[in-house]
Amino acid sequence: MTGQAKNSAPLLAVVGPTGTGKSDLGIAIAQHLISTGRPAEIVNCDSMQFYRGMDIGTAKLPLAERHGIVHHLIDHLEITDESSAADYQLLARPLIEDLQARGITPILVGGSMLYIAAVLNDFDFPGTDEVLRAQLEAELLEIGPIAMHSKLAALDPIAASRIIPQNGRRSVRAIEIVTMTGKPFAAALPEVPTEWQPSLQVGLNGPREDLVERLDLRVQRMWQQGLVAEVEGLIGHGLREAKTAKRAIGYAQALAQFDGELSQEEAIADTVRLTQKYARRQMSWFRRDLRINWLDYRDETKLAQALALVEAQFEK
RNA sequence: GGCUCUGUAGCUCAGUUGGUAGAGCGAACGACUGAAAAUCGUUAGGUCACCGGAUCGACGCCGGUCGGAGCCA
Repeated sequence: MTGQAKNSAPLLAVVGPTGTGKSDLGIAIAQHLISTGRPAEIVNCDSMQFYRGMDIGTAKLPLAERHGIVHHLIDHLEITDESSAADYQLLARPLIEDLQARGITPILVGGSMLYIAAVLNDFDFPGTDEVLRAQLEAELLEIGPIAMHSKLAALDPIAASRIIPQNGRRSVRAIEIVTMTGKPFAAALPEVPTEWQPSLQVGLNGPREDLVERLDLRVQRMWQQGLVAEVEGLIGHGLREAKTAKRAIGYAQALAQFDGELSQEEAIADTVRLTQKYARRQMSWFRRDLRINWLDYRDETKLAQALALVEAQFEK
């Protein structure tokens, strides 16, 4: 893995829960660097902004609002493409190294927890076996999560002890890995992550009550901006057949509304609820990363603070 | 005005023949190694509208008060 030489382009990241203004901060940091003679580009790390055509519900910045800053790994997938953190790692790391080699500072921006970790930390995905996976998933539906967990316990008791029996999804993956590799599976995140390369993480967050209100308004706005129409258009591109994209918060609900399964009021209320829940889950993931430098999104001096951190990173 | 139904956790509601209460959702917290905007776990919330009565004992029975809903006038 690459250790960056002193004063070469450092790896920056803007993380945090949804709706806190990460995209804007990323751009502001890039603009500042460029204005001081240091090229910078954004590497998107929002797993739903990968998809072409999913704009309103992912709060994707329109071209005009990107102020000419180059964005990578955005709109690079079709609705029907599946995405995974492992695939993302394979795309993002070479891209980041390439940018750095050309003296361009990469700014990773997004809130997709596992995807960020897959790039920033030493994350080794043990591979996958589609046939075996499909078989195990079918089995899970048949025998249920508890029985699946028992199977795992027979294969790898340690891994089983780290996975809650009710979580069938994780048991399936663990069995897949153990069967494929023939080796035990850790099934736990390291207490202290090992860095892929030195990086600076700036986190954006604020008080719950304020974020709750913000997210509520944000969802209302998505509907006003025509999320249902966007979804209607995406049906022609295979939204219904999509595996990953179809589950996006807001899209699933807008689709249900379009199909008459939910009233608009219900669709919005469900989306608000899921969005709040998502933000909470994001925080529970990010909180354990002590390297993140948290800033309050309401703080008027947040950009100045972020830039100070960035400058310090350049000094390293 | 009369009749009927109704008032249980923040919300929607369960609560068997009377032995001081549960679920789902929400909330807080957490887990997380190829769907992660996914998949799961833990915990905290209730003087059972109010007052009185019978009972060893009432959310549950009786009477009344105050709120809601509907029907008939």
